[in-house]
Amino acid sequence: MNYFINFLKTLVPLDEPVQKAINEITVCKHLSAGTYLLRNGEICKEFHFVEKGLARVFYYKNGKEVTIWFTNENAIASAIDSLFTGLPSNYNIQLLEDSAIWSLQYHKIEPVFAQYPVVERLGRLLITHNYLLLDERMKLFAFCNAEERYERLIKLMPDVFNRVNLGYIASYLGITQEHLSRIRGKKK
Amino acid sequence: MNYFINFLKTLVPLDEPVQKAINEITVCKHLSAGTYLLRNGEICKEFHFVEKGLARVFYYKNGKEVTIWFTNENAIASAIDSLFTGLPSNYNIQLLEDSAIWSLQYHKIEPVFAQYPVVERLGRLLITHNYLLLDERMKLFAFCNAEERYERLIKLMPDVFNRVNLGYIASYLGITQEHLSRIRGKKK
DNA sequence: TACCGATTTTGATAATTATCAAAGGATTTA
DNA sequence: TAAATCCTTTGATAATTATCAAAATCGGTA
Repeated sequence: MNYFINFLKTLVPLDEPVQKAINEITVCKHLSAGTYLLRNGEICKEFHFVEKGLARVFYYKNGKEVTIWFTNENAIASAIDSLFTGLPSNYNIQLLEDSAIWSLQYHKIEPVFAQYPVVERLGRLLITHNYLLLDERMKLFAFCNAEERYERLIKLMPDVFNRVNLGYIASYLGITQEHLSRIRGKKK
Repeated sequence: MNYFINFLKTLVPLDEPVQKAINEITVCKHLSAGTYLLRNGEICKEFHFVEKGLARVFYYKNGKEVTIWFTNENAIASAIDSLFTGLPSNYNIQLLEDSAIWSLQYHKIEPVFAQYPVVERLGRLLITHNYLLLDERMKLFAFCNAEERYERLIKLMPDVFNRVNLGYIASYLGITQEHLSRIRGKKK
């Protein structure tokens, strides 16, 4: 069973031929924690759907890793900037747990877009969803200080917060690990 | 002549029937500086293409206006969060100059999506473009401090920077006007 | 259980940016 | 041209957050 297609069907009904077409351009891999799906400087040519596991997206800033995104079950990990522009990505995508990942090579989807308008719609819905996620994150930084960001995110994605170490969370919040530690200290 | 359709044609070729369908759901208005296209708390039901003029998107934070976006000629202004979720927007959209604005009511486009797959594609391309813009802005905050943000943005959109006052630019950069003034002072 | 390495916290200090108040400049209007 | 208004800069101080170093804690394993 193609778990990724099952996910897509929650967004838009897909008839048999469409499912078949998508099935033919996706592959599932079982990869172990630590594996990189993308390294910075590379051009991102596929996107990845997490059936099981957890990934993070990060970049290097003055030699330090800064995490900007977590992707857990039923979500998509990709360097969308690079995927759509064809330019090398600033981002790295790394698995934090042993994972089951469905990957789709982007160049293979163009003919499917052309043949099945419903897939075009699917693409629009997916990118729209990701836009809204990014907008939420942007608002979080615009409206909230470090402490408020922490409060809101621990409510918004408690699952992720319990699965990754604090260094990653701190950089996701845009602060140092020490500062996060002090924020947590105050709360007790 | 529908200037908005001309813009769309630079993205994807559109045949006559499609142009006609889009033409029927867009209207052009000439509006004066200061006009609000949206106020926070309202649900955003249309998006706006700027043929001529300049708009800003801002929200209120502790009673103060914080500008998060400028839209000038050949770009789209909308509270995409609200448009796609149907929830009230946090954002205000206000014209900073007398402007010529093409507006499209979002609910009217659904049947056009369904009838013309190429419009679905257009929608996908537009939202993708906006995603990339937002990603750029996110990277700017993630990678750069206030001074670097100023440096990069004045190169990236010198046109806008010359058309709006410093208070708006400062809040777009995520800093106070005083801090921006000091950054500028150092550069001389 | 006791040790090892990794993770998290604490402490002292420095850099960045905000806040509040006031002064300068520029632009519009009478 | 002078007054009024708006925009921008400067000054003094405070809040927020980062940096570097070291100590404490935790989890796995010999």
